[in-house]
Amino acid sequence: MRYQQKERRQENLRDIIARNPLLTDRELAVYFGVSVPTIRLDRAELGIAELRQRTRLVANEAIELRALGQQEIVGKLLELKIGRCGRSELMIDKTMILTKAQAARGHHLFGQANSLAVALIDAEVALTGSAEVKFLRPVRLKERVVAEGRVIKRKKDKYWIEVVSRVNGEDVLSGKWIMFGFAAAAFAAGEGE
Amino acid sequence: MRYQQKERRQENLRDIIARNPLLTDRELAVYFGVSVPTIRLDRAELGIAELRQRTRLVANEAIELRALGQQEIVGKLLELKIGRCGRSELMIDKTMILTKAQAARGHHLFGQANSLAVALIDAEVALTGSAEVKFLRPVRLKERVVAEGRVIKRKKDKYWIEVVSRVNGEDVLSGKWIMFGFAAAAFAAGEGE
DNA sequence: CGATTTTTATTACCTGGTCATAATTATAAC
DNA sequence: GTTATAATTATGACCAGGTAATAAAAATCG
Repeated sequence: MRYQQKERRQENLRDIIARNPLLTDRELAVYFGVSVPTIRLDRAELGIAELRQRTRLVANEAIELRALGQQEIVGKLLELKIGRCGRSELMIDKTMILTKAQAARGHHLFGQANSLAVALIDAEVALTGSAEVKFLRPVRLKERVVAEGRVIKRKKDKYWIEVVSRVNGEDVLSGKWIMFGFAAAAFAAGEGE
Repeated sequence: MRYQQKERRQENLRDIIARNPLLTDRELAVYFGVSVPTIRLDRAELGIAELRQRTRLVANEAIELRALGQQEIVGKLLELKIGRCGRSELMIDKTMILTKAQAARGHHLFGQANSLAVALIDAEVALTGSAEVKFLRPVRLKERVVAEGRVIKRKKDKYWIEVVSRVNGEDVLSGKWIMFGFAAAAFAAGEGE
């Protein structure tokens, strides 16, 4: 009655474990209406590791991701004179590139420059008012982008900032920002949640 | 000789497990120069779960992060006529906001608009040449940003594109892109790695 | 029908624990 | 010194979720 389903079951098994790696053999056995040894056999034939190894692999991934998340996506500050000028660097890693183009996605370069602009503002809360950005050439994997920003003008809460990003001295991005700086208290009035 | 160090050891234990949750009791025992039962006692007194539970917790985190990563950071396409116009939406979640300002980081909005511009290009590889962007008002948690883009002009590989992003019909970002579209083969010439 | 494949059962063993109990230490108190 | 106390270690019985190997049973096909 339920025979010759080996192939189909094994395909499903592969999918299900891929989507949910934290299922025990017993749970899988119940799911497929088959005995635990059958599931073990299937896993063996498919080269799928046991639950605890799978869990560990996923956990390791999490630890890497966590480390990645903590390393600011928008670059590391090299020097900063608040209200004056500053520099930051960004290493282009594989998570930032469009695979086809082998070039960094524009918003990473924008993010670096924008974050530098934020850091330059002498205020608790900085918002991007407007930005005018030119992408001068694509940036590739493993290149080191150094952004250099300067405050050109300031009137009260309004700041004019220029940023140029370079790879090996060659300009890759240039832009002008107009930003607003507030005290956090003044801003917090309009919060949600 | 090695006595009365219980407190210090337990503090260290807490730290070490927090930083590296995937250590077995045996490894910890070796590290502290103490027996495995002592480590178990310490864990019990500190309310720290066993290795496999810790691993599972970290793995669950990873699965959530993975799910987050797959939901494109740069928005979901609503409609697209390649070479003509298109619309995409982006839900602002807690990972996109600057905690102090309660406003979305600029590069997410930029990323959405930029990605839409890329999608509009009728080419295998699209690069941002230059962009001129205005951020008209900050965007907050849980707001739904709809970006609308149009190709205004095209000369060979060069495209002029306009994008306007709105929340509830209100403009929050507007910008003009100049982009270049290539066939992937033509581009792949200058690859690294 | 018999041969073959698939599935199930069974057993011994492994890791990394739990829990409880007992024995051993180290340290300070008298 | 001896003793009370706290900290540490040892021990044994048990558990989940496996590995690995072997045998038995069931389903399918020629």
